[in-house]
Amino acid sequence: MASGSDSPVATISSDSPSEPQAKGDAPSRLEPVENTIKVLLPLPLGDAYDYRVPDGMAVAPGHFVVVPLGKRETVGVIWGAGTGDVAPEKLRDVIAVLPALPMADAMRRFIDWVSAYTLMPAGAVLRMAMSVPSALEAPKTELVYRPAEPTGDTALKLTSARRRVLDQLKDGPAMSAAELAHLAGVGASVVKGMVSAGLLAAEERIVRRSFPRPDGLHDGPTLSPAQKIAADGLVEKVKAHAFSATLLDGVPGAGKTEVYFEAVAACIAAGRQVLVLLPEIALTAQWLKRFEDRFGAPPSPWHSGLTSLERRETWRAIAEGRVGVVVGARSALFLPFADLGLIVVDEEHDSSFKQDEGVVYNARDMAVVRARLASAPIVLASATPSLESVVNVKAGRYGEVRLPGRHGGHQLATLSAVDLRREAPPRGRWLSPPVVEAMKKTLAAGEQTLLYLNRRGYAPITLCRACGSGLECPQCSAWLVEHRFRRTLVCHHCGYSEPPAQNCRHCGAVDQFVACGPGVERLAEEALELFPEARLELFTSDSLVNREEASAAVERMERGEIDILIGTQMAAKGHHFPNLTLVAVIDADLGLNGGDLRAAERTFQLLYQVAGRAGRDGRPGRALIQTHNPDHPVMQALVSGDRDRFVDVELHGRSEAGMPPYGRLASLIVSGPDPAAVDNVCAALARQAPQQAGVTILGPSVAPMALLRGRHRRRFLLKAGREIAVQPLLHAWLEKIGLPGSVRLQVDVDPYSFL
DNA sequence: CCAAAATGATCC
DNA sequence: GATCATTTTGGG
Repeated sequence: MASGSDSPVATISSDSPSEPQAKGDAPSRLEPVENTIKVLLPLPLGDAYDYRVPDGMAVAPGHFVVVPLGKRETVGVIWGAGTGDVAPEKLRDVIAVLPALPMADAMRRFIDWVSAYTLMPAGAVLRMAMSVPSALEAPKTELVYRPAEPTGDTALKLTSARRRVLDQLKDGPAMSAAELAHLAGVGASVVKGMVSAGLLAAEERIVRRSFPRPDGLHDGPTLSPAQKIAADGLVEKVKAHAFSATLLDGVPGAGKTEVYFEAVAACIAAGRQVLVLLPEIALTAQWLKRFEDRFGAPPSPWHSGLTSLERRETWRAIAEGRVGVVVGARSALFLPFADLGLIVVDEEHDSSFKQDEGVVYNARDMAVVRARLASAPIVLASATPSLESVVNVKAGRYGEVRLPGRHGGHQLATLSAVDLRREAPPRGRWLSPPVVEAMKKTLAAGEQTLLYLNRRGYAPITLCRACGSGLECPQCSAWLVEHRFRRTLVCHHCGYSEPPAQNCRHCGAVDQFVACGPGVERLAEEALELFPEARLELFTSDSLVNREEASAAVERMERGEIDILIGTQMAAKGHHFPNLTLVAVIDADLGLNGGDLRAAERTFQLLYQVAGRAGRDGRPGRALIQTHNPDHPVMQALVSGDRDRFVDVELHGRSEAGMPPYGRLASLIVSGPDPAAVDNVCAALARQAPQQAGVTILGPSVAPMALLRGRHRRRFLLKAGREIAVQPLLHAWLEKIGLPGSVRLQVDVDPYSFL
């Protein structure tokens, strides 16, 4: 089998994206077949296909080509020489080579790498790198004009209007007819006449949108001595023009952004491209404005809200090197940079870098791989670094730059826990007396409050008073969440919704439903009752549907037009409000239940981040954390501010249990509409499970969401030591398993969450 | 008995 | 992912 020598055996894990193995294109064992090429198609096909190259067609690896596939034509990428293991009569001709810039060598190796690491077909990964098919089509052209070579009688035909037109073109670039007419102040017919008189020569030019150029030499802010040292360190990495990974670690408000902006500036000044990855909801108008203030021009954003025209133009401009800085969510990692000189991953601990559907990958980890393949430095920034990154620093794989304190006299908020066992809110209420008291004072001082609760809707569960059963989603094992605003019951997992029920499905009782527990809508109701004069606003993905609405709300908050902001994660990330001095976390225990390995880490990161919102502009802030477990290590760490101790304790626990980042994990989720068929596949998997020292297979067990979108789910966990590469094991295991069409098997290497 | 609908294999 | 061949199902 030809793939034996060229399929890379991935040896990395999220914590150590080390040597990609596919280096120096290892030659295929089979002789390359004359005039055939291997074409990777953006489809989950398992491997690249061979095609014949017609005589006279020039081809090279990386070129985009149109090839026949069954009845249709598909665009793919030349991946190398043909393998020759396809019967000659099956071979078909390449139809055309597209005029688009070819895919860079480093990008092709990156795709192979991600494919090998995640066990997804390379074509499925390629699809992410070809997310804008229209960008490969021949670009639009326009006719532009320049003065024609003078002939004998041209002088005779010159009127003053015609002369003005020619003046516009003197030493300048060719122009379109409309542009010329406008600048010369003549009618369109004048230009037309000049063309037919032979005074102007037409040529075709590609229409390109121009992109603003952030200026690397633009004056930056004055940095504190600590910031200066940190920034200098990063700038040096950029100038080294080589791979390096650095953790930029500093408390909220320490000025991490200003520091990595210096590295960005150095990279722009060196004429190379920068990619900044942010969690989708942190890519806010505030961030863009900060960037523009620093660099005199905005970066090119890449997110789901772009129009297809914007996508196409941006994609092309990135490939042609006309875009200097791209800021985007995880999908930006697969953009076709011409000359990548720096990657920054901000909020690197954030769970939204992990893609859970389709190609399951962690953009933070894969960004490290991409940086390595591009021989570029990468900076991972966070106030609460992931344990993976902390361990990588300890092991010397990553460098570290620490920012000790807040910049410019900012003070960290005072954090205190409110023990709900001792200071419980009244029945059916969720704001404890100390929180209400603090809100009163804050309002009286004319300052702002954020009530943080990561629960959308009115109430998380609706129960029937008569029989005690809850309203459940028909296709998921999840409660339907009441949204009073929209007057519907919604499943937050599949999007199913139904109108508010009257009769109980179980016992038929009429109008016996009670809302149980708090959601942000219910919290808003309570806050409004307590403070009827306060200007209150909800900040959630339900109330603010698009980017425009969200940034309008942020502006109202900045202008002080809101007294009490009630929000989910959306309110906690990517913003800072100068007049916000009180943050109350309504249910700090929310993420701690359920026994997820990362529950403590994640809760700490989130609450620390939320608390960091308070008091950022010289005003002392307060954060009150309502909890039933004030003695929990997470709460203790938050209140004492001893992040490092918490990290050490957490790491010790992981080490003892052989869990990431000290051990490796992979999860297999088997799902299908028929539970019996799912169980059959699980039984087969269990029979064939790999047996090897240092490898443990757990399962099958019912997956965290036992039923999701009508599919029953079971799960295996593969646990192995750090020194073991799990990909070959998984490969060998899954190869033996046949899947009925209705059953799907999803592999997740380095699963993030596993309840 | 036929035909729509579900399932599976193949595409180079 | 799309298409085509094959099998299943269900209605008369």
